[in-house]
Amino acid sequence: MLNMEDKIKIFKALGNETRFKIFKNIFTGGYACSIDDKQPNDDIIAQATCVTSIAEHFDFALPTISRHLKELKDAKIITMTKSKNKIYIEPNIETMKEIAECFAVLVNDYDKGVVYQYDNTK
Amino acid sequence: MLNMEDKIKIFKALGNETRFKIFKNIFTGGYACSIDDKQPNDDIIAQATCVTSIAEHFDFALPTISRHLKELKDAKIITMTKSKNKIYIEPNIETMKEIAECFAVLVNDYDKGVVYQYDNTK
DNA sequence: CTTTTTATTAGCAAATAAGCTAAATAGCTT
DNA sequence: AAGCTATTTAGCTTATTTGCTAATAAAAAG
Repeated sequence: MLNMEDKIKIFKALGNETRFKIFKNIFTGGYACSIDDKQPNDDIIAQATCVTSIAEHFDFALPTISRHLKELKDAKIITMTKSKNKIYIEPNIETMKEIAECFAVLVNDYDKGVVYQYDNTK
Repeated sequence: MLNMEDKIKIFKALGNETRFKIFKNIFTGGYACSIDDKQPNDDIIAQATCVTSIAEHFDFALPTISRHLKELKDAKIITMTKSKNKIYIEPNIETMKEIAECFAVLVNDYDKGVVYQYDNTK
């Protein structure tokens, strides 16, 4: 379960152009998104999701992309799994499900006129 | 329709602790959320949504809260409507619906194994 | 065992963000 | 018009963020 701090970290991570593009790239890029070698869709731009492969799509130095990926990982938006000398990057869909649920509840409750006691932890 | 830039602005706005709390306060606080004088729920912390009323719940100077509110407004997360010499603040539920929809689609498509062509505009 | 590949860490500079106080603006209310 | 009330703007300081290059680490390949 994501607490308020977690959510703020997620929004902060997505509130930067470079990280948002990396996020989109990872979630919609059709990469081979796993060390289990799921096959990518061939029409799509990339073949793998190690740090270097992601960085190739951006005009920034590798350490810069590495740091952005770390921030996405710290926000639990992606996972990074080391295997041999590469790091495999995958979407963390669980986090996205929780965020999706938060907004769904917000909108739903608003439409129903539900009013909450303000809670500084969620 | 929110484009990529709009979304980044929304996430940036929500990715700050003070603004996130203001956002939660406005969306879940049960204020009298309109110049039409919708009645607030009496159990709830606040009675109105002018800038000063919001600021009372935070340990920051008024201009600081004012600037945060402007950022939430610029991100289309809230609306600010001037009436006489007060500004009435309301949730912009349309924006939240769009964001909710984005995450719902992301999660849904992921579960269905849908793969997109990377699109740098959405 | 040296080189290459993959990725991170360290340290720096420039830009941006977040807070403050003081001053300005705009509309009431006497 | 003088003085409130509500809000924003301006200008400043400090902290954080975002980029870079150089150096380091760890595993793979020759």
